[in-house]
Amino acid sequence: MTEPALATLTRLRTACSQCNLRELCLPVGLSADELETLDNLVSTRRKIRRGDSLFYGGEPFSALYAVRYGFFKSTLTSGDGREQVTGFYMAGELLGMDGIGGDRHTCTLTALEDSEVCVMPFARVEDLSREFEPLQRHFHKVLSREIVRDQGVMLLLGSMRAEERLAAFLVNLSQRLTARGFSASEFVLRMTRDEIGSYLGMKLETVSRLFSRFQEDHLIEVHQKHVRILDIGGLKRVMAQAQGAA
Amino acid sequence: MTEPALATLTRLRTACSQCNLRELCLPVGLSADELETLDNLVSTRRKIRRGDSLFYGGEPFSALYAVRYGFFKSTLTSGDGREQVTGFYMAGELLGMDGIGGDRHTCTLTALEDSEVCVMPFARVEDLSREFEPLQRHFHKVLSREIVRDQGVMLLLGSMRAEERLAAFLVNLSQRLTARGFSASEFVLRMTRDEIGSYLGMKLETVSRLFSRFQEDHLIEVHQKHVRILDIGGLKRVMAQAQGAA
DNA sequence: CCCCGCGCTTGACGGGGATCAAGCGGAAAA
DNA sequence: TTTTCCGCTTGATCCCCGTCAAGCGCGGGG
Repeated sequence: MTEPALATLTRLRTACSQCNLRELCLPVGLSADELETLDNLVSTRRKIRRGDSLFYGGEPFSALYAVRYGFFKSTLTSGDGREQVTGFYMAGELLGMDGIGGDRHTCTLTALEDSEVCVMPFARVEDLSREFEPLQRHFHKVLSREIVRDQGVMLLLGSMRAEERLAAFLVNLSQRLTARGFSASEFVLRMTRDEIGSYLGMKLETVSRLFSRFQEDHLIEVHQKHVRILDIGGLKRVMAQAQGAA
Repeated sequence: MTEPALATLTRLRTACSQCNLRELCLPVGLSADELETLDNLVSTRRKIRRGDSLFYGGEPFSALYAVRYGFFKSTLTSGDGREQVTGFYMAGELLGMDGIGGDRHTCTLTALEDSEVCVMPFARVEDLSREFEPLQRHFHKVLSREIVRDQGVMLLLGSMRAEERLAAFLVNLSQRLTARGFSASEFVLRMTRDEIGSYLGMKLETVSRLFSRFQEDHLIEVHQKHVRILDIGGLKRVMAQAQGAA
């Protein structure tokens, strides 16, 4: 079966099977053959400039998004205007799953640097999931992992002290960057102290003070947004210092 | 097509279409016809005595569970032995979704009173989801709502003060009990102060003190595990008293 | 029936982190 | 290049809630 040349180009340009993120993104674990089935999962790509939002809380839900490059934060706004950062997302991670349950997005996704996402219309995700068992299985895993991730943050917020939380945050960031081929020990924070603080349930001054203390303790070197991890083992020790362990 | 009488009995006994929770549970929103398709979703039922666990963190994952009656808590244990209550579950709510992503459960589910669950082998859930679009759609919604719920708890833990958190907890409990036909204003807590405190990121003494203060303020009457809500509007006001609202 | 123990309440005190405040410095714009 | 502003750092102080401690009361078992 043939298709117009332009359509072929478009399909190939957005094809999962050609994407260098296929080891991280939705198709992870699928064979090359299976991968081709996904090649019409992505309808288009969309660029979002730093500071702009991919979607806002309250907007109708229609698609999931995979980060191709860039960096996002998700924020939740409570009835009384409080804002909480609920997550940070980088290449290969999936956005928008909060919207499935109520047909509207509950959180706002904002780019912290110029970014690009693959747009996957949700109806298409569900259609393909029904036809193609490996995709269904994998999609369920991705949803479940988001639940587990959120529960991990609950553990962090509910039972750890500020310095433990920040250490855990740095270790997690380092691990995710490593998985993407970046340096595990040196990186540039894309978010402000205020955003880190919101995510970790503390004030920006506390974040700043703790960065300084970690530096004094030779765990990290920090200069504004540049962070170098000097002693990852030390950070892990800080993060596990359950003093009031139940 | 006929089936042995015993099989018919078993099927009917565990049939979603006959269950008085069908308005709350997985089948919500399905028509009577559609419901019958689900009647072989549930393989068996399982009773769990107060204090016993349905599954433990680390155990292999094989099935999802729907609470038929009773009350559960889910707990997460971190590497260093800290324990955090990540949720409370009552009739009609789904358990075990944390296990899908890694083929093992990450949290432990413990009955806080004698309880019964419907066992839904996950392979069967996925098979039926592929054949039956309304189930697929609904199952995705349930997963997504769990994500949204968890993010709500993150907001609570990350940006609210202790009294706001406890008020939010009481309002939420009241609403869920109302949806199940129980009194909105009078109920018996199934969990201890310690468990409430763990869930809300505070110590049991703080929970106790706040209960006492709410009582002084004529918001509730509390006597051990018996709680009567006197002023739900007042509780909602406490919960929204964003003083440090960003 | 009484006793025992667990879970709850309440008080006193201290500390971790919030709040208020001032000044710095780097990045982006002119 | 200079200017400007936002984000970061650091200090001083305060207070919410954790910690430690003591005692109560209900429910279960002997």
